[in-house]
Amino acid sequence: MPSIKKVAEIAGVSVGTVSHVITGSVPVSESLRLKVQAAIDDLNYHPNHVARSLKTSKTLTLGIIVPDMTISFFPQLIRGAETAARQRGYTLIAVNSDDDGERQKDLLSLLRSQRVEGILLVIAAAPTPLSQLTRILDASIPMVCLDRIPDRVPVDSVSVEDVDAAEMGVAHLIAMGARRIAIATGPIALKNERRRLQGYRQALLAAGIAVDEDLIWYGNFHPEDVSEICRPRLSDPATRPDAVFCTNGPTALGVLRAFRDCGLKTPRDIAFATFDELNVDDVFSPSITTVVQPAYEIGSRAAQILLDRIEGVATQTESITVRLPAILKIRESSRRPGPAAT
Amino acid sequence: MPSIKKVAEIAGVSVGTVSHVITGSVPVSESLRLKVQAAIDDLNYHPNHVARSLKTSKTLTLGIIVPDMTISFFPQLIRGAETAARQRGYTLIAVNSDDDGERQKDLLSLLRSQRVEGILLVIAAAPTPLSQLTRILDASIPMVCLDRIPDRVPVDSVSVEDVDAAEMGVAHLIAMGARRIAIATGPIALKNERRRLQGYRQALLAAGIAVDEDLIWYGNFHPEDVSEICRPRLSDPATRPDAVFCTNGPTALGVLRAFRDCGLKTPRDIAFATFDELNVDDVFSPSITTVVQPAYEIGSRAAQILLDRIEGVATQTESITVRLPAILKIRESSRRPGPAAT
DNA sequence: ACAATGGTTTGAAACGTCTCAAGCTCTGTT
DNA sequence: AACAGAGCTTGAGACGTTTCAAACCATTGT
Repeated sequence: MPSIKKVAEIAGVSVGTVSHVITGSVPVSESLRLKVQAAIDDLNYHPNHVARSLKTSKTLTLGIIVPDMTISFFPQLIRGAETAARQRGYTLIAVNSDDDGERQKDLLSLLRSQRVEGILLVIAAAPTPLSQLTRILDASIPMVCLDRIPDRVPVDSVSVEDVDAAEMGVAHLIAMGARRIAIATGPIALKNERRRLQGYRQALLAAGIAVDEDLIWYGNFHPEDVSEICRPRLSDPATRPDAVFCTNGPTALGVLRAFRDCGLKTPRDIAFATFDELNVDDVFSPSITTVVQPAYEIGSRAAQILLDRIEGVATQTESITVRLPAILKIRESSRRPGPAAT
Repeated sequence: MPSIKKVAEIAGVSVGTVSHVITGSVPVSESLRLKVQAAIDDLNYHPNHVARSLKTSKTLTLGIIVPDMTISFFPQLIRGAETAARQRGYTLIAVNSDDDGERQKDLLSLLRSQRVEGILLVIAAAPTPLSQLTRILDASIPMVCLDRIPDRVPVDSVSVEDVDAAEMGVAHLIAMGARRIAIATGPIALKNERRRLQGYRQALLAAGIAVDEDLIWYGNFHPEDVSEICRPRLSDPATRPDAVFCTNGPTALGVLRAFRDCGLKTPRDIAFATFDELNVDDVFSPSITTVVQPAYEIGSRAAQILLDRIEGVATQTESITVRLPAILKIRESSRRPGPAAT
């Protein structure tokens, strides 16, 4: 692998001059520039980013930790962040925490060792010790939380307008005629989940429907667990809700499997809507009414805020909070049961 | 950001000793080790991977270029590669080429500058000059191609058993009663696409059905284009095929939209099967029969081969070719139209 | 013709780490 | 009692860049 020294030698100039040609930071005469460029092409030389980073202490690299990039929503998130980063000359390293706090700790450590200049974090669901976050902040490594917002840690964040989004979804179910609407949540320790639950309450309130605490099903991100929780509450036609709303994809998957296990067809027997697109079509045939988060934009905005912090553009000391609106994609699963399906 | 020097100072030892503690490459007395460890914890010190890389000329980093990680199949691919890499101490940088040859060139250059130790590449569909690949190989940077295999370049590769997989899918459609089966392909310049087409021919041949060249629809990865191509061939009930098989996801999306535009319902009016899971449920209600590639395993195997090359475990000079079997997930879109749907 | 000017070019130091060779400190042996 | 050897510890150089200060060179003004 040729070095700048080799290039200098071939071009018959000093190392410094080659560097000036490459970075363009210092003017170089046309004649030398050409000779240097020729040598570069000749050798197929690519500047060593590692050495440059060491010298300048700028890696031009960002890190993003997501629970699992095979789950719909996260790829777009990453893509949005990557595009925003690249536009400003940065590279993004994406890693998966599997929603495991311990693993997240290791990844945070890895990214610090890699000297990323900033971190985008979707907090792992398995209780993350606050210290993990404060350690980063204390080391004054810029960080922005996406999607999931930590309690009690003042950090920049970008997420969906949870309350409104959930309210919109539930209001739609109400509009479609549902009255006994259950909600299945993810880990309630997450602020987002609580806020989405709040949206549910607001929608019921607005419609003058009393909240039945038995219809609030506290779940998690493991579909199997969720199915387990749901089955007994779906089996009895007398007490069964007439609609279920889910606050996230994995939970929704569990609920849909419970539907299947209990022989329920949607929307015929029960209406359904959820946050997030599900990329499983083996479980379920009708298309699913979905509260779609602007994943790409969340990623992109978060990266921009992060870069503003890194480059000192954003100087305010208070944390920045951005909440973006979701949109409701109405599909078959919430259709009014009345007029029979084709 | 504390350096090893700072740690040495606090611990009252030499820089070398700290390095020995960290790397464990040279024995250090218990007493000093404890002092050093205490200093490390104290300072919240994280070894500078950049400096280490420069010195050892090992970045412990791999790069992977995929067309678009928001398209189902690629996230699993990346995940498989990432997991395999991490198990052996490597970090993975994933970037998107958008199937653009020019962009791919830039990304290759970026990864070289980053001094990744090896590259996993899903070749961009837009004709990639062979020189892009040979340049990497000439620089003796280990590289493994995934999913899409280049013509005429001897390079390690891991992909699905295209011919068999396509044959399996088409044979299934035949078994379900289809006789006039069209195939919609991606860019035929890609070897995989040609091989899948070959599988289609084989399946017809085996069933004693003559190949009708008008039923071979040469498409690309842009759903809009594909819809355009399909619509005229779907509009006339007399000449319309009774089934369509697609060789990839984006093409399938285009075909399904054409179905919708022409008012065709599947499987009622036309049967359908495709390579790759589609993560779109707004287009289509019935679940889709799919030839599922072992994406995770492809990524994982490719990473392992790459690492074997990097670490000198794999010494053979001929290129390694791995082909993994696909599995057929039979769902509703290929159901025999006969017995009416529920 | 000379000094000043301004633009190019150069050489060397430094970034943080690893690692080699050399130095140090014991312990055990003769 | 002295020495060999084993086992730790240290110091310095090098990895490939960038960048600062200094040197160089030609031009311009006087």
